[in-house]
Amino acid sequence: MNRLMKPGARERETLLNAGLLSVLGVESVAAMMEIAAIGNLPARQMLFREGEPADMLHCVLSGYMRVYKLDPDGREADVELYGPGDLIGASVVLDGGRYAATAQAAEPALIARFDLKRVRDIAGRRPDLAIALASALSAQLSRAFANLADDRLHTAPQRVARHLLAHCPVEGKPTSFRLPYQKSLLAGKLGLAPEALSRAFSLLRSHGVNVRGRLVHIDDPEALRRI
Amino acid sequence: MNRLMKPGARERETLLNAGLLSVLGVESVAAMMEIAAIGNLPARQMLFREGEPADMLHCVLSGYMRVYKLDPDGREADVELYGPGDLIGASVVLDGGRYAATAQAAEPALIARFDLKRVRDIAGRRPDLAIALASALSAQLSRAFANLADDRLHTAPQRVARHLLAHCPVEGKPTSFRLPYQKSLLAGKLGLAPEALSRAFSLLRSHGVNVRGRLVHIDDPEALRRI
DNA sequence: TGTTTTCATTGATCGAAATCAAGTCGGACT
DNA sequence: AGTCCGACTTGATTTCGATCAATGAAAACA
Repeated sequence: MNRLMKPGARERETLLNAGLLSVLGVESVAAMMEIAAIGNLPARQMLFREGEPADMLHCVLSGYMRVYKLDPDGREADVELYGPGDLIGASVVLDGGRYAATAQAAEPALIARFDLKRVRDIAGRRPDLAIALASALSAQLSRAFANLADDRLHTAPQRVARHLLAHCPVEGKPTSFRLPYQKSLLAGKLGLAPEALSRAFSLLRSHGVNVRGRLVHIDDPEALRRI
Repeated sequence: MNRLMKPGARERETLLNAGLLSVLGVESVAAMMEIAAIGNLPARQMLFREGEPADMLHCVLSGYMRVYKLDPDGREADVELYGPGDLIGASVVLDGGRYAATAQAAEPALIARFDLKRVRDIAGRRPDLAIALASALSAQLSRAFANLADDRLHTAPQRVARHLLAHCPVEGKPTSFRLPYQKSLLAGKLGLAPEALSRAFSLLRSHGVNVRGRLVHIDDPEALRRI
């Protein structure tokens, strides 16, 4: 991490709206703010590595963090992608264990970090924090289950379609939106090679999905759902 | 659940050694024991279904529980398999949400259940419980990440080999052990069709793995690791 | 503005595993 | 023991997506 600093007004604002802190009582928020440090990461920098002793809890303020695991010969498999407001699941290790995966900045990112020992300490006195952590983890476990099942049940075009649907404002109305990150990143998140994502998009074109650059337009969400 | 009862001496014993309760202080253990109910499930019975409002926390006392998700046309994808002592991860939903998956008894099973509202209540007063829940979930998230990465990085024979290695007492020495459940269940857990598991076993035969029924013998764990 | 580098698409090929279809084994039961 | 039924295995086929290779499009940079 390049430089560390106390959170300024803007960072405090973002932190307050983040998933974890938003459900806490004022005193717990204050206690967490007290121990927060802000750091920025240039693109591609590692935040932590799989197997390292876990000593920090991290929350994304801006940018995207890619969390992946390595196999012996260096290939990478993304297991989760975190954006602004997200607590990085792999860093919630309250019992002195090690990080289960590697976290890397997918683009320049701003991160809040909390010393895990102190978090544990606060959680020991303030149950709302411990419960908030458990809730966040439960939500993440649920996402992980969904990803695992999705991988096993659906083809690449189906996974892409489901991802697009999940990120568009519902309803049967035509929608446009911007992908918030590179396609290669999206491919990784969906467990696909970039080529497979490309082909999926080109197949979906005949189902009313138009993509140019990061701009996505969906003619009929309902039709997509039935692919 | 067929019948519900207060935990007897044997069930209390098992519960005390279970992952969740084993790390709690005596008072929290007592509070949890207070609200525990024991039930047994015949094979194939559902404990809860995906999408149902989550009102209970479950812990496996004996037998195996299969947790899976369904796709629209009824195909199933196993996301986790829980055995004696395990807290069923998909049932840890502290914030009034819904179960993220379906839990089914893979064989006759004994289950401890705790009313979630009361668990939340106790956790609000006793942080050690909340922290224990968070730790359990963190461990499960880590497993889920490992499964996801394993799926994406390794072939069927590799996944089977890794599973066997993880379940044999380490060391470079020849080992024998019994699979604790049916092969079709193992196949599901590894994200494979039963046929693929069969073929993986038959390929591993040439690498010193012998399987007859549920009996597995491994000549050289080290060699297996390098497949 | 042009140059360079990274990212995305498209094509061709290959390999892994799902699926479909028999067949075999093994245990439970009469 | 014989029979039955579910679990497992084996074979043939097909589909999907990874990989390799080459091109095309966009950003980033000077």
